[in-house]
Amino acid sequence: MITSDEGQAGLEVDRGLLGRTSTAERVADVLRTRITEGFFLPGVRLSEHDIGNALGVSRNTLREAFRLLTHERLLVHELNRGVFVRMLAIEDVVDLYRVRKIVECSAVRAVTERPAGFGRVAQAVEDGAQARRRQRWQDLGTANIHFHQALAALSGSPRVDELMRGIFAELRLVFHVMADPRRFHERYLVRNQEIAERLDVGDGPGAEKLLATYLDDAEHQLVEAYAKGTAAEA
Amino acid sequence: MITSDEGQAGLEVDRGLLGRTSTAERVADVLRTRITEGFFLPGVRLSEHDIGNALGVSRNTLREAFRLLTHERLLVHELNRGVFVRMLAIEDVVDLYRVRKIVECSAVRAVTERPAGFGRVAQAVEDGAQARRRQRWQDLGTANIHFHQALAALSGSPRVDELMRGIFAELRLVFHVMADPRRFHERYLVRNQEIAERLDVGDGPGAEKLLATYLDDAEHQLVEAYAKGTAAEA
DNA sequence: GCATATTTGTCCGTATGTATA
DNA sequence: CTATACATACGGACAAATATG
Repeated sequence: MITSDEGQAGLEVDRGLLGRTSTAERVADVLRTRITEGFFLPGVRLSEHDIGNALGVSRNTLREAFRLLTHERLLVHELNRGVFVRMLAIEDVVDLYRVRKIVECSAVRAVTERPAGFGRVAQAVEDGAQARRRQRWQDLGTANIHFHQALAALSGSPRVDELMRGIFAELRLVFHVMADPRRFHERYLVRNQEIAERLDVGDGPGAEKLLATYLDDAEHQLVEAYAKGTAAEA
Repeated sequence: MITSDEGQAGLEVDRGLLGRTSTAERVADVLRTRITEGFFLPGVRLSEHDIGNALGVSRNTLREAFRLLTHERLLVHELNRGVFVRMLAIEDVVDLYRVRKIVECSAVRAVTERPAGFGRVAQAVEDGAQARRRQRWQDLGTANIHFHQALAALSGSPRVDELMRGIFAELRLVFHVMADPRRFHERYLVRNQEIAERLDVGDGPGAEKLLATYLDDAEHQLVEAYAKGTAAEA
């Protein structure tokens, strides 16, 4: 447990504290953020030996964590070859937007008065505007995702929340292999705001209409950019 | 590998053959069917030692399988206490139907002509009718689930398919602690048929209207029956 | 409330199979 | 084709937590 001398893991800090979750889940948490934040880029292999050493956990525990993330579609498990950070195909991008349209539109359409979860929606809009002012493009993308996560959360369903957490985690994998995330997210800021305004006055159907065209536009643009970005290796 | 003498596992059959999947996933498959078919009822603990012996796999491998099924919400993992077959609360039932309404209704509403996947829908209706004629009530429930899975599949999304596979697996847990599944499923047979007829002529919105009231009715009835069935242990 | 047995959590060593240089 | 590296899976070990009497 007190491994050799590497202390970069950041696992021991809350080890003795309140170990409410298992080691495997904490390891999975660490790896998940590493992946979604782009530290491990799509396509790279995650060696059991190396990462196990780096995080100071045994291979058994690490394999449990791998299994979790594989199930979340962040890793792919090739038998006897190891685990790799997922590389999404264009059909995956299309499917991600298919799910987004279903879930986000249905959540928004049902709105008839200013919804209970409107605070999160407005907050995400505000965060996005601030990120642009400060030219923090990474944060801009995050705020955009939070905005749409807040939209989905209007359905008030824990299972929908979890579903969309996974959907957006996958979507981040797409953004990480995309050329210019700034341009992509920036142009949708004002449209997010318009959607928020419709929700503010309880106009669900109006918001849905804006959202539907938003999602179509974003999908087409992303598919195009993605095809260009990944064409080199096809 | 050639364990003692128990051959009840059914794991070795395709062991030497084409072992394309890992042992943990095969173990998870076995346990999943055991659970969804009601062999392991909600609430029972699954001992690492016992099941590991019964299936002839090591604890490490079994724990990976447990981890998978926990992630699918079929098992719950209590730290240092083990894994248990999930017991759903009423709020879970409500949330399951919330997701069903979102997904199934959206899939059905989009229909404008007889959909490509109509064959599966019609087949499920036919299976249900046959099951009733033969008084096979277990099969009746299965056919009913297949019908609604086929509805969701009309959206043409792999991720939606996987989502609903999980949703219906959870729903089976509810059925297994319910008093009289026959009555429950039987009364919805004719309504399934009506929905199928609307789809057959490409009337998506009409089908959605029927489906929405169907889901509301089923939810209310199930919540009521479930509250009664689990009141004994509360 | 205490002592004991059982079970889980985690790690390690190792034999076997598989892929790749 | 051989060699090497790695993943797969097993079994054993011990600590820690929990359940039982």
